[in-house]
Amino acid sequence: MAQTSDTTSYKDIKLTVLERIRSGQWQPDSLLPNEEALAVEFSCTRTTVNRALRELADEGYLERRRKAGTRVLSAPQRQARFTIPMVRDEVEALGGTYRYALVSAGSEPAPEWLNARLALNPNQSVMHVRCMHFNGNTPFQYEDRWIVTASVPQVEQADFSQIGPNEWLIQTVPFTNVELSFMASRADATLAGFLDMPVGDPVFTGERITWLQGQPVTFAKMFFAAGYRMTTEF
Amino acid sequence: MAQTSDTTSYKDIKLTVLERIRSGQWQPDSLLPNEEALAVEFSCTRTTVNRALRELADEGYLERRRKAGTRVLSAPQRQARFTIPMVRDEVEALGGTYRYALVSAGSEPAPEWLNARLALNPNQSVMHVRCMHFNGNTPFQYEDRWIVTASVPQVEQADFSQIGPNEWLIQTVPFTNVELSFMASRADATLAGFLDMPVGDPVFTGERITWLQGQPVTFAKMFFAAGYRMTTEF
DNA sequence: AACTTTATAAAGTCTACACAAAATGGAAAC
DNA sequence: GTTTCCATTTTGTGTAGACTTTATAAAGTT
Repeated sequence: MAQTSDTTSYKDIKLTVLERIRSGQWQPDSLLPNEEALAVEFSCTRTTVNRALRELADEGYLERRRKAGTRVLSAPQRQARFTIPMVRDEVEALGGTYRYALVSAGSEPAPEWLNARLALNPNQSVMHVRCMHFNGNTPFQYEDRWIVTASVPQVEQADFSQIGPNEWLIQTVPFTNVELSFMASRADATLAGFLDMPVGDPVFTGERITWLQGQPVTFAKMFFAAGYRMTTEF
Repeated sequence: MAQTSDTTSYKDIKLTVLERIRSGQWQPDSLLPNEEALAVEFSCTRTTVNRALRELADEGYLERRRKAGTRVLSAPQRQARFTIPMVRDEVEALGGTYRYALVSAGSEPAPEWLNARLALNPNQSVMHVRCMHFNGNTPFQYEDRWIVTASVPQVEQADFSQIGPNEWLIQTVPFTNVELSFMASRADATLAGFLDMPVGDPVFTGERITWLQGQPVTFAKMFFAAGYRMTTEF
């Protein structure tokens, strides 16, 4: 009798635990009964309780420490998960037609600020790619990207006239580490031109740094057209 | 012999699988061997393989379907997890001293746009709270919030002069569902005053809607001072 | 050819048990 | 009184095995 329909599953336990926190039965910072006790209460094995509590901890509701036990987090560290889609998917999810256009691409010595930003050795060469992403004929995102040649030598042969640098990189360099930031910036003349908006208008902006095993791979700035919102539910 | 030091752990398996994807040994969209086969290969039980693959799927590298098997996602749906901290924690993490100041609080009939936004019935009363969050004496965030009285009747008695509405709500209403958006907006005169910045400057802005079991609880706009970045690593 | 049913393969989950690792609190040593 | 060390508790992770659920492919039916 491994698992009958009236078994308490780890999902049931998760719900019950959440309900007890919610109702105040288990106050913030208070200690939960240990796994063994809960296993008895729910008449299941400790394994099942373990999975439920482990997932709740992972979701930011509980804190668990060996010997110390499991406690309710006072300020639930709720984590918003933003799926970082590729621009193509994002546009298509809006029901639009994705279109890509290369603005410029070429090798150049890495500028000072990029050296600093990526901790590059001086005099390294980088591939500088600028491109546009459209939703139909409406500008969606302007992308300004630098790719470190030393980390991705193949970039010298890449043809960015048909495929965007992000899609190319995902195919070419299976990245390991990403640092992603979002901010609000101001449209200068160039940006205003590309995104078809007045100079000085606020622009939702993302910056992305990608590292491959400690080596900097690429730095990208992404400027979104007016009205863009990044949304998530949790 | 449950677990000796030379056992293959689920973490080892995760690393190995990632390595094989990375190296191209397992191409995108290709099918992995099934759990049983992998268990034999790694000389461990299916349980252990299952955990490894389950977590990798959860992290967005794999897709698993019963009977269909496990396959490598072509475009890894890497998910950025932004921890949504409370302002106090965020300021303190910066090494600053958090200070809170109430601007205004009072009941009023819900404005039209809020009715629409939260799907409220007409003529409902809401508590409108405006407040500032400081890092020392530097403005950090201006918050404009509406709390639905019908959903949280206690709000009529709440004293927002000492505690921020967000902290109050977290203590009072254990929320279930949040919709969070970020965008860039423009500082109008009011905002420019509160955040000590020039009128017209870009402002990183967040909007947060909270629902409790289908009932709208609160709508909040959060305006961040100049230079704010929301950052995550993954 | 198109639809329906059915066997089956694969992941999903549970039981029962065992050993491992970490952290804590108190005993022992200083 | 303070520090060091160790036993104990609690979570972490593994083994072995079984039953469950679901999607698919193949067989059968219209």
